[in-house]
Amino acid sequence: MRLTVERGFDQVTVEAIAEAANISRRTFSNYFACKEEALLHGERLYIDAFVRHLRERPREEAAWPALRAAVRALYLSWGKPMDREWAARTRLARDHPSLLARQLANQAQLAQDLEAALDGRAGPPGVRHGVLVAVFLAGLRTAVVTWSEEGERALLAVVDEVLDEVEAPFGG
Amino acid sequence: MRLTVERGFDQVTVEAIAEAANISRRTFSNYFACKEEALLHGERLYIDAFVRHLRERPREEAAWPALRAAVRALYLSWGKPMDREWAARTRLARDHPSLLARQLANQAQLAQDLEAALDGRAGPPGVRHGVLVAVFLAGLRTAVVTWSEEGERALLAVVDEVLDEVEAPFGG
DNA sequence: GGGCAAAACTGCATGATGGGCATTTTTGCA
DNA sequence: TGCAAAAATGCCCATCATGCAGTTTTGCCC
Repeated sequence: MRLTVERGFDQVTVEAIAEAANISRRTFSNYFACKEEALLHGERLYIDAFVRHLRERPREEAAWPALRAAVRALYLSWGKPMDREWAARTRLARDHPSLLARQLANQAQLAQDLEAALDGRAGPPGVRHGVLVAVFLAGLRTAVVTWSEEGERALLAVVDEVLDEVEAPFGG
Repeated sequence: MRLTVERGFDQVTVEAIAEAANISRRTFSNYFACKEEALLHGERLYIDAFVRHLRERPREEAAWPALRAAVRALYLSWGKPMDREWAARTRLARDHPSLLARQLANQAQLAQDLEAALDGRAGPPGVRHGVLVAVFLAGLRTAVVTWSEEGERALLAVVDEVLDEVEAPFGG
């Protein structure tokens, strides 16, 4: 991430990353299939933590409140503020299609995990959990984009605002 | 597409595709950045046609009905049935992360285009067009997955069924 | 503390890829 | 028919993914 911010995405070779991490280029390939995957590894950590938080919510909590509680718990439990890092990643993904693609693939995986974790919970009538999750993630994306463009308020505040808006037809 | 189905995704080189298409490998690169992009070119055509259909809907039509009409128009106006090709692509994307990533990037682009094309139309109160589009696309994805797994009914029928379900909270 | 098996790491080799640059071929139009 | 623009090609090189074999590190039991 540091190298990418310093030199730009295309000017960073896998070899440079490996060297900066004190590992061989071959070892890099043992862990990541490509540069994109490595750059999004941090995001993957957030994702895993998020799913974990959701799983820890009480079973009787309904789907939508559980999702909202989990995202709040993740944000608050994370040590250092995640805002700056998210902003950098959002900008990078916006400018580099290959990164955006990987990022979206991560989100698709997340959607599946969330849907699985919501199994058994109550939700709004007539709305599949798959669609509920899609709405939730769409809200998150909207929030992050909005926030990264205005860059004034805290990320969590914007997230809450957008999700409040969407909650009307779905929170029930 | 034919080569990929015959030999498998990883066993098809760019060179082979170029040869089969009677062009040089270099010319392939002039049009597509990678194999994935080439394979999803057909999908890109559908996407463009879909946006075009949406743009041609009467201006006073509300957002949700316009989306539904556009997808129906696309399906009906397409010459040969698109079912078989969609099924093949869906399977491929499921098994190959790099393909899935590109496909989702295409969908993200589509989401932006749709949102732009919906500008000025009426929608359900309190729901941003961005979220509406996300719900719509989530419905489409759900339909395609459902359909590709049961593989019995026509694609359009499943799409209609799923969108009917989602329509309750959003169609208004 | 010593030793040993499993896991992690590394080096090497190879086929594939993306893209810059200059050149040739094709196309569209006057 | 001729010519300028666009498309296609050939060549080149830096980078990349990955299989394989050999080396180093780690965890653990005695």
